[in-house]
Amino acid sequence: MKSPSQSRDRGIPEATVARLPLYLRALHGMAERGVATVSSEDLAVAAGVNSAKLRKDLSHLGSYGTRGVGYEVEYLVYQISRELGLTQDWAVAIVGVGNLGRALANYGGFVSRGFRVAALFDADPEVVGDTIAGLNVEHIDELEAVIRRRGVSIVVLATPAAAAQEVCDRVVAVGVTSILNFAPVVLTVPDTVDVRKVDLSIELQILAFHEQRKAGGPLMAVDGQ
Amino acid sequence: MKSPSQSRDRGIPEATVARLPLYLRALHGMAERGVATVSSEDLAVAAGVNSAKLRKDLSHLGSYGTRGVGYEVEYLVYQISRELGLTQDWAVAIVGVGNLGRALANYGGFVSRGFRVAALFDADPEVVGDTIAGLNVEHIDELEAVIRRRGVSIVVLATPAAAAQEVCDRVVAVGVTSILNFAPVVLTVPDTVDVRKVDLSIELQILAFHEQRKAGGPLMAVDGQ
DNA sequence: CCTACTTTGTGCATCGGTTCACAAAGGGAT
DNA sequence: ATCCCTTTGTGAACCGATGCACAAAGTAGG
Repeated sequence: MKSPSQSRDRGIPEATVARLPLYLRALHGMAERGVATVSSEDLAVAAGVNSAKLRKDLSHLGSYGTRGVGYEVEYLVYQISRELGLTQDWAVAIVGVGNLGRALANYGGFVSRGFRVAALFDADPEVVGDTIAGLNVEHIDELEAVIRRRGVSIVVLATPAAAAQEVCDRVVAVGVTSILNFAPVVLTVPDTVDVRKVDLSIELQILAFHEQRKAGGPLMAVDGQ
Repeated sequence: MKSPSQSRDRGIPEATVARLPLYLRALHGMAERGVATVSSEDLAVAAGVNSAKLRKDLSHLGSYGTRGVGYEVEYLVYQISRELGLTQDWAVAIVGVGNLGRALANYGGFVSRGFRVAALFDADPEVVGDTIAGLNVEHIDELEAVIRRRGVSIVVLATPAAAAQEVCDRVVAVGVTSILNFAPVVLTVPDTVDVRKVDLSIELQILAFHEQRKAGGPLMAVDGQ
């Protein structure tokens, strides 16, 4: 028995946080289809998880369901959004407008969730000045000034591996504490800074591992030394 | 198909599998710099993990280190590559050549790890026939035929959300059992099929959650109720 | 050989997360 | 109000992953 009045529990498990966006996406879909309430079972199926897990996850935010009925979709959307901090507007900067940076700048999924791409940077004079997704690409020299001026709080690194650490150091120096890193390097940051990394080739390698097992099966057991 | 008890004896923990590509990347960097042997401590630092964890991970593959010395870089690269199935060549198809698909097709990280982009598909007649990253974009109607003909075993989905499940069903029907999904939907597949998903906006939402906590702290407790 | 030193590989305690299973809580009908 | 049905919220068992700490195994030098 906890007291929800005394603010929320400061310790939401990391695994739960990682699933909240999933629930949110499923709930948005339901809201659009006019669903008013949903049971943990149905929501769990829509989000691709187990219903007990979903209930435990939601219980960390508070007691927002009604026993015998389920959860009110709109209300739950609001609660999860608030918990994730999506009720406020986040200014995001993307550094590096190569293929990936360009794709990210145009990615609709950001805008629809309270994220606003506020700046694009590149070191290549060739692309500086271009307009991508309605935004002017600025020179990397302007990094600090623009980040400060536009209140950027989250930076996406889509630079070549060699440049990532330097850019990282610079944005950390201006006070950015949240970084999404697409460059295939391990970034060194003060532990006040959060770094999440996405490495596309790692995902493929994990798939290859399992694929190999499936294909090889018992046959593969004869390893070639 | 496969008995769970049987595949378990040779089973490498999932968490370990997810880190092997990380070690591999660090080792490649060292090999390039001419490092011949490396201690678990140094490799752990380069990969951004704890050294005990690294040793335990490697111990799942076998006993490839020398006590008092460390690991031979080249040899370890080979062993990890073999375990991950990277000593063979994987034909990958990318479905959907919007911004993201294009970026993926051009992504160097794939090629450098035994992955070969063997086909690109799209439904839009406007882009079918274009050449991207040296490859002809084929019409989605050719999906089954081309996958069979070129021996594609891994499919990357970069389609709009609405199209993902249908494409997924079709590639599964042709026998593909490994899918990397970028579309923001939960795919339904037979459990013989592996799906890994990457949702860029989910990563940002997780960052926003932590950022909010940092920024708000006690102040944020005054919420609208 | 023996001694000193380094680093691996692993047993074990621990921790966080998942799942089960059920009491508690609500709605609706009579 | 009372009974029945549904679904939440959670205690507790379970399971896998982490990290400590050290014995085992190797090198180097006398």
